[in-house]
Order: sequence, then structure tokens, then C-alpha cells
Amino acid sequence: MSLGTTIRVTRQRQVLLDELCKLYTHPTADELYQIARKRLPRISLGTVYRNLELMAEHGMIQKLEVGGTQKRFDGNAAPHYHVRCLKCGRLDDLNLPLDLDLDRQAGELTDFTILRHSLEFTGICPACC
Amino acid sequence: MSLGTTIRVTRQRQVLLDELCKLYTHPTADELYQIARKRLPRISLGTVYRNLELMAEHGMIQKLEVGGTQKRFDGNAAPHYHVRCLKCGRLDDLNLPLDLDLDRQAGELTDFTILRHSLEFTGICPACC
DNA sequence: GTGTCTGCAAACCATTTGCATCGGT
DNA sequence: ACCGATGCAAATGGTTTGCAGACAC
Repeated sequence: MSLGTTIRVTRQRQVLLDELCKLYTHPTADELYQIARKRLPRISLGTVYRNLELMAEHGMIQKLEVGGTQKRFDGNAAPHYHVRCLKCGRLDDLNLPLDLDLDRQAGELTDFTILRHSLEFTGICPACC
Repeated sequence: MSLGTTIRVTRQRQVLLDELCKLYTHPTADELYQIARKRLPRISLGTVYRNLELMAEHGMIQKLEVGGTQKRFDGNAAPHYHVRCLKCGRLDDLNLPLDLDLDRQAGELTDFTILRHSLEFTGICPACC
């Protein structure tokens, strides 16, 4: 975590944020690395991970804590829901309104202080059948 | 996947299922390995992973696709929701009724065929503050 | 000039897998 | 006896980290 220090505007940072915001595919770190390489051939995977982590900490992007082996990233920082295809792993946004009442209901049933929730649907995408 | 073959009743399988069903902590594979070792000192971590995977495929237990670096397992095979502590990672059951209407609503907003959903709350547990 | 950021390579850690042997049926 | 299951150790794959040089400010 580095919330106390200055964030410098580097070329790598600019390109990563720019490319991530252009995509609606919720790419993995490696997918974004492959894309960024076209503009910055010498960028390293380590830099991609460090910057995605940093930008997520600062609320500029979202690190999605969803199913699957790899983490995915979302240029849209506003909380929203997703659908994942069971067969191909494709992850789409879902236009279902955020249900903030869920947090209140959950809070009444537990001793935890509820901060937020994440909701992910699983299904089969049109391309997979 | 091995849904077409016979499942044998081995001592390792019995112990793992028995111990998992006694716990309400949603252990990781390694935590369950440490517990099982007390009864079967020669059991291997590979066997733990293989059996948890197999039992999940057969619907005897649940593999939880939730946040965090390690997968967690639940001896309760019936779908239900969870709360995770942001600080210590503790994962508790949440007594909120399963909302099956969510799948219907989601289905109307996407081309995916919705099969199920997972809902995880994030908060701070009483022990952490 | 100072302190952050980068590329590179090595390290890490959860999980998976190949293989010879064991054991349930 | 057959074939699935096990223990062991090595391999895998995503992610993190240490370090010396580069760059933003």
C-alpha cells in the first residue's frame, strides 16, 4: 500500500490506464500486458502488476475478486455486477442496479460490520451455446 | 473430472469428509491437510486436493469461489451466502435466504443463460474491531 | 537532487501432475 | 485381478519481490 506517497505520471501508467479504460473485457494482468506491449515494447509484467495494484488502491480502477484462477481488472471504478461464462470464462457487465439494501439486511444477521458485497452470476454465454 | 467412474470409499476420503463437515470455518486445502494429518500422518497434500476436487464435482461439498488467494471448502453442500473479514480473512456463513429471483432478473438483462449466482459480503469481524 | 518507478530475473506459493505402488471392489 | 487412489516429488502458473539503473518532480 502506498497511499501516503506521491503518484508520478509515468508513460507506463498512462498507457495501462488508457488501454484498460478502452476495454470492456475485464482483462487479466497478462492480457493487459500483451496489449500494452504494442505501445511500450519494453514494459515488464512486474510493472503491470504493480500499477494495477496501485491504481486499484487509489480507486482509479477495480480489481475484481471473482471466480477463476486469474484476477481481472475493470476500468470502471463504480461497483457493479458481472456474469461469467462457465465454459469460456468470458466476463460481462450486468446492468442490474446495485442493491445497497443487501448490506443492511446482512448487517442485521451478523456481528460483522458490513462494508460492501460482490455478486457474480454464473451461466453460459451465447457463443458457448 | 471423473463423473463416469466409481468412487471408492478410502480412509483418506472418509477422514477428509468427516473433518470438513465438523468444521464451520470454511478451511483451505492446507488447513484441512493439517487437521487430517492428526488422524492419517502419511496423507499427502496432493490427495487432499484431489479428493476435495472430486467431492465438489459430485456435489458432496462446495468449493467456494470467493475472494482471497486460497480456495476454501464448505462441508455444507447447499448454496448459501458468506461474509468475509477484510482484516483477518475469516469467512462466516450468513443466514440470509437465497434469492432465486436474482437469477431471473439477471437473465432478463443478458444473453447468458444464468445458472446460479454467488454473493459475498465484505466487512470487519467483531474480533478485528 | 531526491525519492519513486522501471526492467529484469529470481523467488514465492497455491495447486496440479507423473509415476510407481497400494488397496478397494 | 482390475483399475482407481495414494504418497512423493517435481512441475506449473499466477503473482510478488530485490536490486541497480532510469526518470518524474
